[in-house]
Amino acid sequence: MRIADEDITSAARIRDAAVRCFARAGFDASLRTIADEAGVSLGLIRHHFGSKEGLRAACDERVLWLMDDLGRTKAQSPSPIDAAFAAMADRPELEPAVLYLMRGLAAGGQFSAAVVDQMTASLEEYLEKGVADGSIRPSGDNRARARYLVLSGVGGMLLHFMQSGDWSERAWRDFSALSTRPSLELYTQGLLATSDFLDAYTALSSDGVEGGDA
Amino acid sequence: MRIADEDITSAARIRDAAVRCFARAGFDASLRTIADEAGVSLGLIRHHFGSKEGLRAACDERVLWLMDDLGRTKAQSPSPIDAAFAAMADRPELEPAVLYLMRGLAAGGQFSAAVVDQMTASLEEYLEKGVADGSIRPSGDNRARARYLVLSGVGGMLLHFMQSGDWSERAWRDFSALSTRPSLELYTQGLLATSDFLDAYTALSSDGVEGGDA
DNA sequence: CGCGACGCTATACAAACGTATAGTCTCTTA
DNA sequence: TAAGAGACTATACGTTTGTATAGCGTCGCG
Repeated sequence: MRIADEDITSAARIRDAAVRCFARAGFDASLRTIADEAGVSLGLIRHHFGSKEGLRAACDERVLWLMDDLGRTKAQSPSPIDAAFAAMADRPELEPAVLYLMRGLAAGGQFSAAVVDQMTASLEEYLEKGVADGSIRPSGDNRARARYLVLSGVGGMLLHFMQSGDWSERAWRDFSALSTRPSLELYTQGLLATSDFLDAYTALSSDGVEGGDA
Repeated sequence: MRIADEDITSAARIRDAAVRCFARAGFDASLRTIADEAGVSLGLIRHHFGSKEGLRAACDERVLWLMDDLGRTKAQSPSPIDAAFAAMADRPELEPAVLYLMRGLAAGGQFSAAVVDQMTASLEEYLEKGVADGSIRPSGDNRARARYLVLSGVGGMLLHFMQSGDWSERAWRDFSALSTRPSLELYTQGLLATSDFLDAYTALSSDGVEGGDA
């Protein structure tokens, strides 16, 4: 059959099948399931990837590459996750990768930290620009703010996924519908009518090294 | 030894040991580990609880009861999770229960949904009172706002736990230190300098059934 | 005393999993 | 053509898991 059956190498077929399985069932998906999905034997996975961990690493790399590519193609967004899901409308073949990304975030560890770090850096830059042109309010610590916003946004979405048990585009759509208005409200007008709490916290902090605002 | 060795029944010892083990290692903790922790045989767990699921249900009930009790004792807070962690300073014996709560939230499913629902209801009431006395800004949909805030807050904390891999009070303290200032900033002054996005979204929504604010 | 109920243990069972090994087939290369 | 490397499969190993069963000891009650 040479390289005529599927156009891509078996290792790539296995990797793509693994991404699909992990996206669908989480990282508890068995190697046998993946082997079936890829249409190969169990041993071939080991032959190419050494271990489940090795396969997982290959999947991580692949998904990060796809997301990176997607990030380069599409316009920047304050929320890369939302951008990724939105991109699925045009390119449905990306669905497993995006869902895998969510699984990876939920699983914690190095992969999750890397993704969050990257998203934080991206958002920090976005916010910085916004502050410069006056569309975003300044912050006492822009990096901490970016990290907090990423953690909250992604974490909230993950919690929604885990609760619904529905790891699909539908879950993302549901979450978007539920959270867009409240988040816009919060981002626009805040929550507290006075700055008493913030003032108290700022005063309580050791010294006034960070300037106040508004 | 009658009932002198530990003062509580074996079933309760098993349940408490299970809460500790689940809190420490997640719900993948094996029944044998729990049996060892409780100082009983594997069979006794089955004898009392029927199955792992049964044990899990007993733990759920126990933890919810403890949290309920804690909620009744301590003053109400906009963030029951923070209140629970804060209470651990006085009552360290609650630590496994609080950590179990986090594990349960992260695991999703019915337990997670129930906890989030209860927290949402609690926060909604809190916000409503705040709106009434003018300390909280009004919202077009107070219930949706409460749910969004709970999902984001809890989700963000969970993501931090999962990333650090540290399911302990320390992780909570770290997260608090990192998120208090940004959240206060966001709650006080918002993020966007203008209401353009919110206005556009409101206009885009089918009709003006929900009144504007501020 | 006799006997059943209950708390409790020890052991076994079957399934699922990741991993390891031996071997087959098919190209490539000298 | 012969040899070797690499893709690929079939099968087995050892561990861990939840679950099931058989039995032991003790207490309370008729």
